[in-house]
Amino acid sequence: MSQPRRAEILRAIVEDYVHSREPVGSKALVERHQLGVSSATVRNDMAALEEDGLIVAPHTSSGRIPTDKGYRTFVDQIASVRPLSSPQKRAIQSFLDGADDLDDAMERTVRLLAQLTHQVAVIQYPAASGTTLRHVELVDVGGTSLLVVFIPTSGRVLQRIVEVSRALPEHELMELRARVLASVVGRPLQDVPAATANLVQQLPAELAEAGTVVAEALATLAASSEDHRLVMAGTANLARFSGDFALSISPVLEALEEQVVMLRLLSEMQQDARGVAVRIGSDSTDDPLAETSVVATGYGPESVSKLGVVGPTRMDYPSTMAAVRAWRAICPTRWGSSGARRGTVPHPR
Amino acid sequence: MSQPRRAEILRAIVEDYVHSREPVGSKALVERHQLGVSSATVRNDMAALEEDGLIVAPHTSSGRIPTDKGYRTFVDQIASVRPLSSPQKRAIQSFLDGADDLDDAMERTVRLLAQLTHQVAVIQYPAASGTTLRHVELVDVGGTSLLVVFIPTSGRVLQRIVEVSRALPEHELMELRARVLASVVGRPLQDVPAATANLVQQLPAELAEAGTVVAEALATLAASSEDHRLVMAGTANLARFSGDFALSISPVLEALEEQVVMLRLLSEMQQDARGVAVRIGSDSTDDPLAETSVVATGYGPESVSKLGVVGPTRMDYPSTMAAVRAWRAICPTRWGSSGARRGTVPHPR
DNA sequence: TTTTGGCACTCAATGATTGACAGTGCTAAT
DNA sequence: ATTAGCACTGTCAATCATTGAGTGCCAAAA
Repeated sequence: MSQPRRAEILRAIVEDYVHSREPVGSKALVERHQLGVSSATVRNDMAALEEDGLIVAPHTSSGRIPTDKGYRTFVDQIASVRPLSSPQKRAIQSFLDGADDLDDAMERTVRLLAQLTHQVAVIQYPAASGTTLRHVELVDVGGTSLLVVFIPTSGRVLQRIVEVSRALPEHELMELRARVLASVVGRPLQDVPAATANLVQQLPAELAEAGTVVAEALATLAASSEDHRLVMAGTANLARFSGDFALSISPVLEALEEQVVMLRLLSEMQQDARGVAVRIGSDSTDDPLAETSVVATGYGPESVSKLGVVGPTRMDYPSTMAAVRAWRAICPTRWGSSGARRGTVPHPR
Repeated sequence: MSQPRRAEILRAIVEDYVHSREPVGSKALVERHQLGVSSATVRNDMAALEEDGLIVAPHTSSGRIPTDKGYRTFVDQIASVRPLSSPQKRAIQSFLDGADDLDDAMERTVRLLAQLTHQVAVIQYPAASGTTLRHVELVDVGGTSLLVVFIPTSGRVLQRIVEVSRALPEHELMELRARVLASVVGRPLQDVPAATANLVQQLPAELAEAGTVVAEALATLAASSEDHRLVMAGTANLARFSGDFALSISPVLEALEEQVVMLRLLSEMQQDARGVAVRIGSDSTDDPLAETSVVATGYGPESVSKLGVVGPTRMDYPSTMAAVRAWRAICPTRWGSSGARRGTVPHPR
């Protein structure tokens, strides 16, 4: 019983099942693919594959469907991921070029990926790791309120209003601003709390209180800019599947909205040599994503930020992987940590 | 044939149908409600209600279900909306107090509303109308790139990177900043383009180019801060309904993601004396939201910003309306145009 | 004029029965 | 190791009778 043929049969089963959504039997298999053997031989091999836990028969006398383990080995078999065609790439690029801020770019990315894969697409905001603080602005917004604007290189501007007990005159505010700028600008985000704590030590008495409040705000902002958020699109695509298969979409939608679950899952995924990570189903039955697969990849510096698609375990892995993989190159370099570089490529409009 | 009794019967039919999800017959009605008449009388009245187009029978011999028009008159009959209990209100308030920026507040609001109504909740970012420009900041981010930070009173900070042909020395940048601030701060957003255009006229030669670019950016930002975006939550609740009724959730999800559709719909809804607007179904069959109802209300200054819930036409209108209505009072006053007011209520932590 | 009881009728839902069919496992022959 | 053949098994769709909730209508009662 030759091993290569078994692999070939597994491949054929997965492909047919993904396409037809119906259990595939030995006869149909030999008709649709030119394996040079008879259906009886295929049956023997199928029995062996079932023995190995790669496929199962829903009931005694019906075709087989792949198990999660079956999909897994199928995916691992795929040697090379066929890249997207280059007109396709160009179309994507030009659509993405239309974006005019980070939010917009994220939105467009995720929508396009969803449309391309006919699946739910998710993308994480560019990670803060490796990000530095580009600028801080203190703005008097009347009375004893100060607006602290926090501008990291990642492009995700945050702001927060704080209260001081005494209104600061203009020159004191400028003084505080200058000192804050000097001590934190250019620092990696994780150093911000330490730097501001240090700053507070050296402040003159009249700035002490305001400085403390501002330092506190900056520390909080630095922490909260680390909390990566998800943007998603294409949830409607989930509904398209729920009809024929028993993929109950409600828990999936909940998990997606919850974000925390997805974020942890994305961060745990290890991408392989082909540049994509694939998670197929789940062993635990109570997992809301038990019947789904996730195809993801990293982007940005060190590939720490993630993007990917979520779909039923029965999905078209090769094309989904190709689509996701294509994004590694074209993704948000422009709005990420290299936002300032934008001018290096003159951009006529 | 008394009119009040007919109304009573319609009410009973709607309530039972919403509760049981099954067509309701004359016999069941007289059993569950104490209308002082026999089932035969109820049958006569039902025939009349059907004549008026308020209810229909799915097939010849089965109970009746309300039509959109039926729901409409049912909703119009509800005189007073029972307010939420005050512990409930307090719980909401305290949960919302935990938010620490506008995004977070929106997120929490919409999640809570979704949970409360068991429906999809949507909320629009505070509208810009009536909003003024609180501050503008110009930041040199290296080379010929300038970061323009745009801070309206609505709390939704925007930023954008622009290119100038020549790097500006520090003092020129400060000069430009001062001039920009003087000419636009405190202006209503819609005046910003005019104000900046005016400013550009009066700039000295060395600031002319940078000034033009910045003015352009400010105009764009002012425009894009008008584009209200939607936040939503509870999409999983949609799936709960799709099972029993033929509400295909896919087009609904699409419409929700599209945002544009929802935004127009929300802005067109007119709220009545009770403070809520209710849209029930739709006449056109190709409308993706044909089988859904929207209960919405305005919040913020002049109630121009909207929030609401989307659900199947067969929903529990009284309680949904109560929940939505409750939000008028407790909604984002804190992060909206009155963000600066935060300190007026001391806020120990 | 309105309400009620009664009766015939309708139609969806249920369940049992049946035949066709697609597919398997096994065995014996190649 | 492969193949042909055959008995066996469970699903699916169609058919049919039965049930029961519900209606419409009519004539009698209030």
